[in-house]
Amino acid sequence: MSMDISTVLQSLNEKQKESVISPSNGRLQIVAGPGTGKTKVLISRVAKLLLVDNIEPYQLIVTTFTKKAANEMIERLTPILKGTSIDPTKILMGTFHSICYRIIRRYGMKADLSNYTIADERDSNQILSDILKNLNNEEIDHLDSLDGNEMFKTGKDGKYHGYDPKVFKRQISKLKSSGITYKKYLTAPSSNKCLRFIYEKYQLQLKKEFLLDFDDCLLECYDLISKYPVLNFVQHVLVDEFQDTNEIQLRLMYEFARGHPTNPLFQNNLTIVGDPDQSIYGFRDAQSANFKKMKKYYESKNLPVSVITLDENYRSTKDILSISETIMRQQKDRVTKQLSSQIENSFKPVHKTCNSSKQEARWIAYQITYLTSLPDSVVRYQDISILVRAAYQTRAIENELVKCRIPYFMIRGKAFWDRKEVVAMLDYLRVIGNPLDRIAYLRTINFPKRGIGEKTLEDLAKRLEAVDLNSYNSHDALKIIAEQLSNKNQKSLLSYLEFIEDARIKMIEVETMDLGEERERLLDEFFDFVYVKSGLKDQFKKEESHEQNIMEVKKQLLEFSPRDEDEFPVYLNDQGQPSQVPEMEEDNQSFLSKFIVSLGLFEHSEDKEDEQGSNKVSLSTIHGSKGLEWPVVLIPGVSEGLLPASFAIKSGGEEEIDEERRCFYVATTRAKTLLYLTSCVEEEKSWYNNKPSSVSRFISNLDHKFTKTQKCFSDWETLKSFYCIRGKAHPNSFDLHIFNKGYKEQLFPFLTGDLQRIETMNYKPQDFIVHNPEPKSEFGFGFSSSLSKARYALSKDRYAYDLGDSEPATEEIDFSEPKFPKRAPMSSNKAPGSSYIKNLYAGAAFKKHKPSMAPAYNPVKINSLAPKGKKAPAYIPDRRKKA
DNA sequence: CTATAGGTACTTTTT
DNA sequence: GTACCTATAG
Repeated sequence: MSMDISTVLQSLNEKQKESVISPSNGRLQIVAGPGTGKTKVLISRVAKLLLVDNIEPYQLIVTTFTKKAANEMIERLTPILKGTSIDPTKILMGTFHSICYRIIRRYGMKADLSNYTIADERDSNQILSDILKNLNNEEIDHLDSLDGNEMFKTGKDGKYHGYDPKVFKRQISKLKSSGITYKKYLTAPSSNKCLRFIYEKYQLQLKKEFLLDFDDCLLECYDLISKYPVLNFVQHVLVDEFQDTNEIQLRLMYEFARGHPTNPLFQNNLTIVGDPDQSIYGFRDAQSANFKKMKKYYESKNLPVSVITLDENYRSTKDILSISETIMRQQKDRVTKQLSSQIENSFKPVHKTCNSSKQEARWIAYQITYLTSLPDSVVRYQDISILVRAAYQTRAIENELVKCRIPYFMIRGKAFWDRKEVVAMLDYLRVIGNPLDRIAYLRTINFPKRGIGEKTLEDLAKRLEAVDLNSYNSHDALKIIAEQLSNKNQKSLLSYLEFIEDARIKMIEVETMDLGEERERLLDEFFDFVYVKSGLKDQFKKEESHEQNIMEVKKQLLEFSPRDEDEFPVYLNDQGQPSQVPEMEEDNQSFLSKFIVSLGLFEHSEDKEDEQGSNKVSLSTIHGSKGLEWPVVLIPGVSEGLLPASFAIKSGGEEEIDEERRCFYVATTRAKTLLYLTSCVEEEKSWYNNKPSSVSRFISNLDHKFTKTQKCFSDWETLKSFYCIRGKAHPNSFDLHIFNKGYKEQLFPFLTGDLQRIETMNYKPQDFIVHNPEPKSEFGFGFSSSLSKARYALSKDRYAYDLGDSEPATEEIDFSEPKFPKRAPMSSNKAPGSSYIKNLYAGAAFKKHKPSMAPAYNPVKINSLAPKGKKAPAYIPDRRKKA
């Protein structure tokens, strides 16, 4: 029995309803502020197009900002479409990048793009670096003589002859985002000659390697579909997060929506959804001006565009909304929009000023522990999120969460795919899956070390470079080249190549099998074969976390099932029938290559344990939190230099500051009920400079809108209203006063591992370790979840716990630097203690396989118990992006 | 020619 | 507190 469309409409307010039922033949802009039911409207609209307008799913294109959003949409459409024969997975849905790549795979031969794969960030950075490195003297002189080369100079000579590959990358990306190909740029009169020179070189090199970078996916696809009507079956296009589209995406959207030439009813039918106030991807060349541009574009063709603004907020309380709106109203020329909260009860947001990021972290951990200790799990870990402006801020936070044994996970912590062991394994899979992949060959030939040195590798690279990949693949070429090497090198290289061939044979075996257990077993076997025979296992087995990460890659590979591109819709001929001669590419890409590409487009499955329901605190950059919401949101670093970021202040531009403001707005509007902000005001000491800082300009005049402590826990009545808003009956025999007192005096110091403090209070650690899982506590109820977790952790190995940086709890809790003896100072980076953070990253953030425990436990143990003189782990990569 | 130890410089957000 | 570069030992 399918859900009737009227059932869907029933749950919508007037504006939402109007958006959903707006005719399919037309152009609609929905301006949806935070919490106004944007996703719901989008999904209902898709349902309406399918059910009422009888548009076939494959005739719809829906672009989302992330893969996750696409998945969510299918998930929510499925029950609505149940009982009908409509299959929502047939919708052309995904990010612009993935949709474009699919089109290129299917119709690539039309633009001579067969066999192309994606160059990930590392590939394109390497190509650009190599170009600069390999410039000959003549070329260097040429570049140095050009006007406008200053912006690309680093100021120092060096490998890249004084030029910065990153700046070139950024500028090239900028050109591509506005739809300017290198050919166009070559002839553009105002172009920067220096950029022009490198842009061309870069593009030719990509072509030589059969690679498309991220921007090329869009650019080439645009080129393809504007020349050939391969999408003329499309009847309606929906674009989510429209404020984050750039110029090329806007033009792609026009092309997507062009429709069939002989049926005007199916032309230029569009629904876009977005919110200019939440435009935070300007650095990626997103332009919220696209709202106006789109209007102008169609109205100039006499095609009206209607606009509906949703302004009833169902997410946040009045106070949170009021703060957010106040922040946004500071922005000049903001298109005013008045959001109104639909929620009655409200608590003032908290603002705390701290002296260091460590204190901020400590304060945050305290708040979390307090909230999750309230009776009846009125706040669970999964209800809480910590949002930061810059990814590196999570370090201090993670450190503290780990100490307090608060389970957490990183949203879109893509760092996993950047780790050395993971990347190495993927490079092997690339080589095996694609004999053309010169870059991956060169990266794996001497990793792990096979005695082929830098000079030899360089030589190999040069010789390979000279090979035309159209006639020889890299593998055969290397075989020939090997003959000319010295005896030792030749032996190494040939045995490496032999290994690749063996692996390839195993892979072919897997690919020819039908799906099933046997295939999975073979694939598993194949993976282990590659891991062992490549020598990677010897390299990584020493470190447990490395091995675990490799196993995670294996898990992802085993779970991976490629999209069946044979089902990609066939375009229509002039009679409106499916084209009889489908000039489509055969799907000849290997299983492994498909897997690698899917990772490049961020289409890998999210870890189930990290999904909702796993009861962990979310830790995310503000950018990563877009579209999500939590009952409790904590935002550290609301200081000058962080929010707004220092680079935005330095730039002096108003638009830069405005983007920071919108960023802050996005962050605060993620909160449903409780919002906590902290600022750092003293010198932020770092290992390379001191940043003086003050409260962010965005809130410096808003003291009256904040409180210093969370007032809803100060008296029984407000606490009751908190329980009410959380949809929980308030607990009966619960003494808030004793709880607060007891919490301050005992629970928190205990949880933070302050054993000394507990002992001075006449408790011994053992007193807390009880065999009865839910003992009666003197506070009238069990501190169930957090206390028993801590207990469990402690009972396992209590002396492994790091006593170093904990602090005394007093009546007035002091979050300043610890007064207890600190860990011995670390004189060299070989001291066992210095790997603390390393272990934290290797262990805590990604140790998904030790679920029941707060993540830090292992790492801490490793440190304290590691035998003296044992080396710190050889390499645990930074979670930061590579240059 | 290769591997390693010891120096120096650097942290914005991401498909 | 990591990535990248350079000097020196193998």
